[in-house]
Amino acid sequence: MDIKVEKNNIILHNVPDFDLTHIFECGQAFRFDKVDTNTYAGVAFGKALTVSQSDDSVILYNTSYEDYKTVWHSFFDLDNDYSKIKSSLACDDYMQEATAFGNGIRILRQDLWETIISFIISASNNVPRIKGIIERLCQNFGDEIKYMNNTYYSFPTPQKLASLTLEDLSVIRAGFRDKYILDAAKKIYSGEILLDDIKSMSTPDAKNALMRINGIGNKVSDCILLFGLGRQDSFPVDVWIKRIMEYCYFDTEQPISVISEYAEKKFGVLGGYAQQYLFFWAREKKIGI
DNA sequence: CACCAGGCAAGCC
DNA sequence: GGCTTGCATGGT
Repeated sequence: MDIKVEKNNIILHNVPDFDLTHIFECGQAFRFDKVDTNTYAGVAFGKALTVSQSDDSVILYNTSYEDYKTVWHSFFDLDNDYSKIKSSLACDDYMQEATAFGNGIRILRQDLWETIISFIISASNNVPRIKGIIERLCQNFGDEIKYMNNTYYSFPTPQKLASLTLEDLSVIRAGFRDKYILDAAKKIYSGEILLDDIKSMSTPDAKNALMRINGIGNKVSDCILLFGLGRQDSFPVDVWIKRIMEYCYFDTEQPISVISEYAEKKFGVLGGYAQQYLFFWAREKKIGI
């Protein structure tokens, strides 16, 4: 891969294992939308970005080399060798098909605080509505970002959300999750839960710390570990993963604990990648339904 | 109109 | 400990 700066754009050539559709439609991130052919736009780490792709060339529009180095290179996980990961995972027919189907997936390294709130909102919800709730959250309580003749909004800070009442928050129509959002914001803003400490904890300790927040249980904490804390062995088991794992590796319905143990043995440290390939494949192909 | 959506907490036993 | 139930809202 090589990097060129042309005017206000960053151009990446020979980007391996990279497909914007796979990356942004596999359900890991909720703030990027398709705006044109092979083009997505959204916000992360307080910065807006439009990004397009043709073949193995990727253009990041109206950004700087500085932002590329400090934000986007890490966000898109560009130091990671996904070819190696896929060949390790493709050890049976199902995983071979899943990794081929989602061959351009990369696990985005997202902001921890944003990931916490986003996956609290994800509980018993569907992806379009999750995106809608998060968008209203940002429009109402985030800061304006002017970018390429459009207005975007940053993800609101813990301080901002901690200052709200349930009534204030009702505009986002989060349903029963509204009180969990406030609980998370208050515990994090007050310092009762220290995100910087969680980042350096062991995975079990980080998980226990996250689960002290109301609305974060086993599955949501696994998603936060995977998407917000870079713990790429984490294998969140939601209804989709449960169904696809039962379809591939069991004949009958299984408790989540059995699925988790099986995945840990089968995928080990690559559990998170396996989970994303399976999730994307199961949803797009409607397998197991 | 039921039923479900990237579950969870609280209340039972 | 494990099992059940209610939960807000919107899509199918």
